[in-house]
Amino acid sequence: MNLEDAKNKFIQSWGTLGSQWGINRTMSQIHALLLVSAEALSAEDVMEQLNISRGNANMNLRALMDWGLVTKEIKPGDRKEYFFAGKDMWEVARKITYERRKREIEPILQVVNELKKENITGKNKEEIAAFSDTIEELSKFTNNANSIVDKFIKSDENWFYKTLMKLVK
Amino acid sequence: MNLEDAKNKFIQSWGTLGSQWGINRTMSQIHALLLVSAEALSAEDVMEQLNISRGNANMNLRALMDWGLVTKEIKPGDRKEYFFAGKDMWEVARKITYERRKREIEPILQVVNELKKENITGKNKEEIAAFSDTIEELSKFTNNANSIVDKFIKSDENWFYKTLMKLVK
DNA sequence: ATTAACTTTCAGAAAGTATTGAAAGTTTGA
DNA sequence: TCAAACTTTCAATACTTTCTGAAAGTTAAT
Repeated sequence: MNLEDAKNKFIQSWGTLGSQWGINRTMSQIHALLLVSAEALSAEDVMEQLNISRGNANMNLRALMDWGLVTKEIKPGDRKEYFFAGKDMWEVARKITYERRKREIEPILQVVNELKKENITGKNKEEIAAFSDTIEELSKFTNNANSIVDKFIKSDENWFYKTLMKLVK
Repeated sequence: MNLEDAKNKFIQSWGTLGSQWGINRTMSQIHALLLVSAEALSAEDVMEQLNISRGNANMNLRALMDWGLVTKEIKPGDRKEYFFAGKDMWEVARKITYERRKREIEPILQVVNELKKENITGKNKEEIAAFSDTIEELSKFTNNANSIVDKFIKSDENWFYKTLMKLVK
């Protein structure tokens, strides 16, 4: 298989995947493109290779930089900005996890911990008990999940890698 | 705060959250509603409490049953079907993880492992090397992630709970 | 200070998803 | 066997998200 086809297959798949990971398709595709490019690419390059508009390229490159997955690079004697992606997958995973935790864990933590503090009133005692139990269980669970994810985000690659791999054995 | 308001707050939040977890809003809301109900509810009950159509209620209750998060219950002497949600959060997490792995990890595994086997041809050797390195790293990473998730899905609650909690300390 | 090279913004268009509700299908009891 | 009680389906519609491209903004060299 020639390089172009292989790249395209990868970019295509990574794009689809990304959209299921809650990351938009173009953002994942740009990320994929930069991951498999030896050189940093300009916005123009990205637009051409993925057939997307200037606005779309710009927006998603910025988002990738916000996430810390992509970095700008200035080449001396050239006014264009060039972009490249970090290739360390554990780093990539950590950065994606960080962003997703913000969106997926923190909000539920907040609501659940708030509800836990409330004194629930009402006539149906059974229903109140069911509600409080669920909230209590959920609170425990979410707080634990959050701690684990936090550990992952902050841990250095090797330690976490080794520890987890021991689990799997 | 009275029970109704607390329930609604929870259902609302769980719904929004779910949509960020790649689960559709109504599906999460129904799940939340059943999680905090002491009794099993009929499709009619669900429609009323969430203000959704019959079709929507039906579709999403079925999806929840496919995921194994909700179970049908027949009450003797009643032709309606009643639905209730399992309250064990580790079980819930395992089931959601199982479904999400199918969507989020398996497809990338397949593509990456396929690409890894290919013999990439082309003139730019540097580009080929960059591509192969990325795929190789990604393959290692994804396969490891998959093993860990698999372990989680199959593990019994206590073992995994204890092991993970030790990590966090 | 001007202008050419580039980047950013944003309103409208397009694409993608979820929801409705009416009609068709199924089951159960008499 | 019939019909009432319920469940399922699906085409049309509404809603949400993403993308485009032209216009505005910025920067750097002369």
